[in-house]
Amino acid sequence: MNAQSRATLADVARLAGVSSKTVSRVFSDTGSVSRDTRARVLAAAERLHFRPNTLARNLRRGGVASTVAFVIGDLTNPFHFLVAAGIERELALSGLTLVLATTDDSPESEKRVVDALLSQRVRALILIPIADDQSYLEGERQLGTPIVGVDRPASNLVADSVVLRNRLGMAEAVRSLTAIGHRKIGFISNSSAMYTQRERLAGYRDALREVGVFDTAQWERVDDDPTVSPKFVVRRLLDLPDPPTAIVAGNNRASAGAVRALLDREPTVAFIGFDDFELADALGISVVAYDSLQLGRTAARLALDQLANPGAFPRQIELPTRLLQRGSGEIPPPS
Amino acid sequence: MNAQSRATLADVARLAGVSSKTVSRVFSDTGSVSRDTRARVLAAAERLHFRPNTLARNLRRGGVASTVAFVIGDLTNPFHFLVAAGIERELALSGLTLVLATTDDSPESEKRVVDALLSQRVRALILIPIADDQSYLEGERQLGTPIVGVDRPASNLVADSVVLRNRLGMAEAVRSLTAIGHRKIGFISNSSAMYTQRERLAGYRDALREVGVFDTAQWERVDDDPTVSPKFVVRRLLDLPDPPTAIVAGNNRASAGAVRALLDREPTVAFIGFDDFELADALGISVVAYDSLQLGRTAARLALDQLANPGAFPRQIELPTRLLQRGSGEIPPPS
DNA sequence: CTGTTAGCGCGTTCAT
DNA sequence: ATGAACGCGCTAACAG
Repeated sequence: MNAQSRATLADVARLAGVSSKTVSRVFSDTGSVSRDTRARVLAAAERLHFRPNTLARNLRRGGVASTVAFVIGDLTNPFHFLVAAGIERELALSGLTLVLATTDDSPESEKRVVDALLSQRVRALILIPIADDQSYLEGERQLGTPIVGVDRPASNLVADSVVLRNRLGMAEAVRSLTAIGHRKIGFISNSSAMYTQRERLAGYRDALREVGVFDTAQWERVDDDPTVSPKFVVRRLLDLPDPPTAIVAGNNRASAGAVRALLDREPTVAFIGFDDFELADALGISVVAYDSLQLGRTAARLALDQLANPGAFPRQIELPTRLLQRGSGEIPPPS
Repeated sequence: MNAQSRATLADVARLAGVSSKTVSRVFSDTGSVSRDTRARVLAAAERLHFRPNTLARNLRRGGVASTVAFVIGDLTNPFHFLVAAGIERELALSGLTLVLATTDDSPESEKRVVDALLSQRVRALILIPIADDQSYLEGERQLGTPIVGVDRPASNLVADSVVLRNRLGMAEAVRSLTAIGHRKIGFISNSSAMYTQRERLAGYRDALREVGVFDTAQWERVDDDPTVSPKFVVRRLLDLPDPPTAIVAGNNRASAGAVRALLDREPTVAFIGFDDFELADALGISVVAYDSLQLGRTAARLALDQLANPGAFPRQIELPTRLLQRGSGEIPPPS
């Protein structure tokens, strides 16, 4: 009774006294089978613990798996994971499963990881581009595999993408600060997510330029050194002879660091983060929030659409952000 | 040039002027091929954008995919995704990829989701059991598929598992409170994760019993109603005529709720949460912490071990927790 | 409604 | 070092 092997269609067919094709019909719900034989087949299958082999089925049906791949740099980033959750939810509705792979934020491994996934014949590829060139995917795209960039568009590749309205979102946040009188506003960011940080920095500059502030370089701290804690960056900024009266953060890690630095002091410096986080509401921290889950769902939907409608023109979707004022962003500058 | 189809071994063989078996040898790194033919094969493969079909390969090699499944209730729970991250890291080392599926915390869908995964012939199944009976997996286990329960052991099934030292961890936290004089200690929890909450509740009672407190029911708030905010549960607890002087939380959601409630008041009530969270250090919140990533890694390792060593006796692993005192747990009772 | 034949793309077995 | 035949488990295309 131990180490028995798996039952196949043929085994079930033999036991039920029918042909294997009939068993196939029962399990793939295609063609018609009489009530009676169907029952016999199901009984035989039950007895043998038969489970159809999706691998073989997929091979026969065109050589593609019933999976969609999502490639990300780092799974421990909560943002990434919420996106994955969104993708999974949407895929489940279509009977597809999600396969997940990470690149450890290393551009070199991206191609390797993606290649392995494509060898598995995933139906579609969703990725947060980390390498700065995705042209290596052009061949695959022409073969009809939907490719979707999330959070940043793929480079050198015509593909679907879903990104946030980064520039507008940040501009809106900074405008809310200039509206209550702030002019000296710090921008901090520590991330290699070049695209999003560039966009948000641009939005920050947009808003300041609108009120006649052009020399913003002195307030910009775009450290890409992961060993430098954002907390200290903020502290140093506040310890300047002429410190900023408000600070905005470019992403969730910078936000967390800034909050750490600000919790140490009297709340006299205004602050707005990018990306909401647990307890931000309880702490009265204003943020530019967005729906990561939605980002994932949209990405999955784009992939599914492309699958249903091959050759459709790639779409670039921008998802809105919203400014959540909870106090920290409403502190006026000292008069 | 559009809609061309995928190259196969045979295509490459034809172009290179060799047999398909030779191409197979080149790509599976098995058998020997002369330098010269190897080069010709690789050149041909390159030209045709050939990518070996893992589906077909796996089918031939025993009908199992090179994936491991992880089944969880809800991907949006940060605890769950850190576990997933740990699994992925460990699998990647063995060239396996992670497929992820969720059950929406619904016991009924667990079997359905798991069945679909097993049909895909995943090499192993790692799950956070949500249904209260996993005996339906017995057949699969006997066929040699490693099954690993994470965070809670599978029920009615002899399988590997990795769980936390929940009871001890909570007892240690409560002991630190009784040590500084607390006797009236509230326990709050809102979760359907029955197993962990039961264990932690037991640990809480253990510690109180040690100091002669037996009637703890009045301080226990184990709400399983998701519509009741833990924040209000805590508030009501504190508004009792004879309120507790300290509170412990049974999981991360309860912790977050408790922190919300406590941030509103003067910090006179001691608090210790279960599960660390972002900014807990900056806020001075004491917690019972543990390594979710390690939980995942260990689960993956158990699965891989079972794969390498079929029929080995299932192991139950318990991972330690550690009490992080940051202030909130060190507040003494009012004298 | 049911069965037969063939073959998805690859690897195993056995030749040479 | 290389090739021919066969089969993994299943389904498409035809029968009947």
